Amino acid sequence: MEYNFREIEQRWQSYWQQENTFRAENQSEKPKYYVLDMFPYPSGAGLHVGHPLGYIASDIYSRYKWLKGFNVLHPMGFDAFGLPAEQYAIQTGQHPALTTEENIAQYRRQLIRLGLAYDWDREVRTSDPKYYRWTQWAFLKMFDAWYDRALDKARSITELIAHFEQYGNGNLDAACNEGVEPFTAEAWRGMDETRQQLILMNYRLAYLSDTMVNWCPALGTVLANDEVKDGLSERGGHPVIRKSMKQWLLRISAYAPRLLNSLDHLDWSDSAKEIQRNWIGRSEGAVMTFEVKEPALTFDVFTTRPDTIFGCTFMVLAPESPLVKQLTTSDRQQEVEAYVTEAINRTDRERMAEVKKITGVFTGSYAVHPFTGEPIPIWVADYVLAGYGTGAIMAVPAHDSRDYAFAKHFNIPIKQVIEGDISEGAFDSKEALVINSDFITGLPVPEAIRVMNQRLEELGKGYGKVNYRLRDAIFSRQRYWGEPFPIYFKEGIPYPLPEEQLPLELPEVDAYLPTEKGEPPLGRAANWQTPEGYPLELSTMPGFAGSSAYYLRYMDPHNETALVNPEVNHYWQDVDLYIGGMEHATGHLIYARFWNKFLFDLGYICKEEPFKKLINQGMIQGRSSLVYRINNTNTFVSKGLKEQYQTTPIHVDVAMVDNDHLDIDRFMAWRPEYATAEFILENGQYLCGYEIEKMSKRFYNVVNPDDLADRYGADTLRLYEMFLGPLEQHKPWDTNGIEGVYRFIRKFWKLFFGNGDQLLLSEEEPTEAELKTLHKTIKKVQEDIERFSFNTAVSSFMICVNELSDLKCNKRAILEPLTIILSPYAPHIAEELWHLMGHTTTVAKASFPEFNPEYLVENTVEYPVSFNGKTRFKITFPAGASKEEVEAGVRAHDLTEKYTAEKPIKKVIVVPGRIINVVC
RNA sequence: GCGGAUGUGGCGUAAUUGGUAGCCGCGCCAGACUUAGGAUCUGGUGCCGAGAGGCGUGGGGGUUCGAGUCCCUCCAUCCGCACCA
Repeated sequence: MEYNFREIEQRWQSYWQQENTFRAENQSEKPKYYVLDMFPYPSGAGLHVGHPLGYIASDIYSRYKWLKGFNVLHPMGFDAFGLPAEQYAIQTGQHPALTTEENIAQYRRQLIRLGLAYDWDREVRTSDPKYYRWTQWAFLKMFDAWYDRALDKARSITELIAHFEQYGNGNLDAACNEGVEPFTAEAWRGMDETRQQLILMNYRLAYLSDTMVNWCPALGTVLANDEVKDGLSERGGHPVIRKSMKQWLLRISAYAPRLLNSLDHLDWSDSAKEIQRNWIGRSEGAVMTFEVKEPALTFDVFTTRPDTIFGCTFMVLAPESPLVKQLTTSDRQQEVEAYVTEAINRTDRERMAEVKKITGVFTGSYAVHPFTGEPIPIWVADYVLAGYGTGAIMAVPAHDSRDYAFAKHFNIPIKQVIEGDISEGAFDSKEALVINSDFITGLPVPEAIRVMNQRLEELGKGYGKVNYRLRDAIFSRQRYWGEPFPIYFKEGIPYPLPEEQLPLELPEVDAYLPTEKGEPPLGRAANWQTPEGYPLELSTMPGFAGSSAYYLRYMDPHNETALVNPEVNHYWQDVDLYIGGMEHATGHLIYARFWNKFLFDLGYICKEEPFKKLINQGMIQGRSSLVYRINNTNTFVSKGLKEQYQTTPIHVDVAMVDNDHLDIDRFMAWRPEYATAEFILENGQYLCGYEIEKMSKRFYNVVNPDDLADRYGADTLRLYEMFLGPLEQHKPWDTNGIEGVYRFIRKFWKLFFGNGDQLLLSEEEPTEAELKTLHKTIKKVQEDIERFSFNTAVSSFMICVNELSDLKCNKRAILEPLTIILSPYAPHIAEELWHLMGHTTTVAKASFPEFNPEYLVENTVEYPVSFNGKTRFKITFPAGASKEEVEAGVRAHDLTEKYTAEKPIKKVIVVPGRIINVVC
């Protein structure tokens, strides 16, 4: 019987759907296992072969866990809010919900076609009000919470109010905004509501604040730091400028230490953890207070090198610092103002492009050195960032390269205080001794830092401090297609909607554009207000809002009274295996961890970290095909001959190239200008060159999984995607190679049918050789899956089928277990054969066969014999031979004399079962 | 600049603890079947060499009886962060 994958794959896909084969039960005696894919944003282009790589891997793992007796949760959903659908809506007027719906239908169809074993009953869509109700709910919980640093957890705001009523804001270690004045309990009780609300806003975990944002004029919205790459928006690549705006923020910075520390216990790749560590950016140092005599004031700087204070020869303020105004003397005013205006108005991109350009101006004021009392000039320069530390630094040119460059440029003195060479540049190593520094002279740097911090504290001039680079996350977007904020304004003060009124549904608007007043699109909605007439917030939430807790919702997706029922949450706990792209390392993965810790703090969920193990699948790159046009002609020369001409390479669609041979007729029909093209062939063929680059429409190298499923079937495609190489590695796609996998799958089929039409299954006892092949494969495949080495498992299947073909094995005792272990990889063909073998229930819920080591026992060992490390010949010994027997055998062997070249044998090394090395 | 990763045939890759380098597949070569082959099957295929043999895991050095694997150093490519004090 021919292997008819079309019929087979369709049959079992509908069977799985009808039987609900992959439904996960929220109550079970079995151990749980939660496998999660990063859910996709359903774009209009559909999937290309790179997208399903991770899905196939997680699917194999899920199916393997079922065979091992686990209750597996393996859900899929859609990250359905987002910019592309809205941009499309602006262009066409089509409601983003409609576009999104169509795209999701396309994605679903493609995923189902790959035989992916999802529990579709649990599908979530972030744009569904039943889902985003819980996104809004979590936001309200954050609005209603503050961070207690003493207990290191989030607490309800009512507890903070209770504290204020009793103690004012003294005796409190809370994460809060800069510049909150101290107040007493009496003062608090005497405040009106507006004043109280304004104070509380400084403490809330979701808070409204004037802040410098990344404003993208082209998209008409602000963006989070992780949505900006190289000064351009990640979506669309539009320029981004700095601007102060009133925005909602999430106080993720309060969680920086915990986000950093608990990374250590996660089973993630080193690079993923390292990216997060960099993003969180912990640095240990000290805050130091400097005094200014004229005008009389003090200000703080943050430094990681308090030990170098005696080398400080100038100070620098960020252009945005409010101190600049106060410290600029009248004679310097014009110059400073001009500089500050220019510096602030530059976009990030301009700022980055000019990193090497040293600019700055002197304010005219001097600070007082805290130990020597000497005056230190205060400058303004854009190499100091407003957002980090205190926006002011003490510059130590001898031991900081940026300060060094600045001092050289402006001719400021350089004073050395650490032993080392500063003739060519700053010496910034911490492995050295302090010099010229009063009471810390002679100490090694780390010790000097400790002593200095202690002294600063004694004198009340500073204290040791840990700083984090992680900024609070800007949470408003001035866009339409996102979750509305459940917030209304009463006299300009934001108040939460009552929980019972959730979800606050996204209203209809007449256009997906800002209003004439420049308000966000929701400003166009009729009656966008509470029943009492209070206006509702006009911004919507960013993309990461909906993806920050979706893994929790999958546990209990239809629950209408809670994000997740506590018992259900207790059963599923957390995600055991999470597979997705590395591009989410600083965005989604950090927000989701924060969101999870917050819900954990409030007791809604039982695990502090959401994703136990993370695997980042590598990118599948495109393999572009190139033809070579001879310059200024319409003649194309085959690759092997191109060196003889001056040519320009041109990308051609990979669909008209097979095994690097160009289909000339199709090429000529591709574009009008090629209709008259001429070709210089080699051996009667036109051979294309190739290039490995991103899979993208503009390179004409996109390969669609549907086309491959049509031609080879989903099972072959699944196997080939895994066969390509290690999951985490980037690797080029080469459609040619799929033939080999297709041959393998048909060879497997032929074990059952031969060349005829009848199932030839034999009930005979298997031979030793057959059992050895089978059990070798069971062992290898199991070990490979356990360490996520899917490519080597596929290769073991090939070896197994090659061997069984040579043995002409068609025995049930061999083929049935083989079918089970192959079923996670090639589920359709396995299900078909499983049923043909007489089973009436799914192979997906069969048991993974036990490996029996007895079948692999060998009676003899073939030792390679090497001489001084070079392998020369082989000798076979009985498996039990002792070292001495083996050595004697080698010494007595005919060939030994030849390779010792008449030198005496110094030593014979025998590694039992492995190797013999003769040293001479 | 800092941090992380990766370098093995023409190509994708394998070698789980330091123990036969190149499994499996593509491609290529030869043969069989065939009117034909871009189908199928069989065999071969790291490089140099007629052969004996020699060389060979980015380069150089080291440890070891033995190194793709461990150490030092340099180079290349990719990714992340980047005036973060």
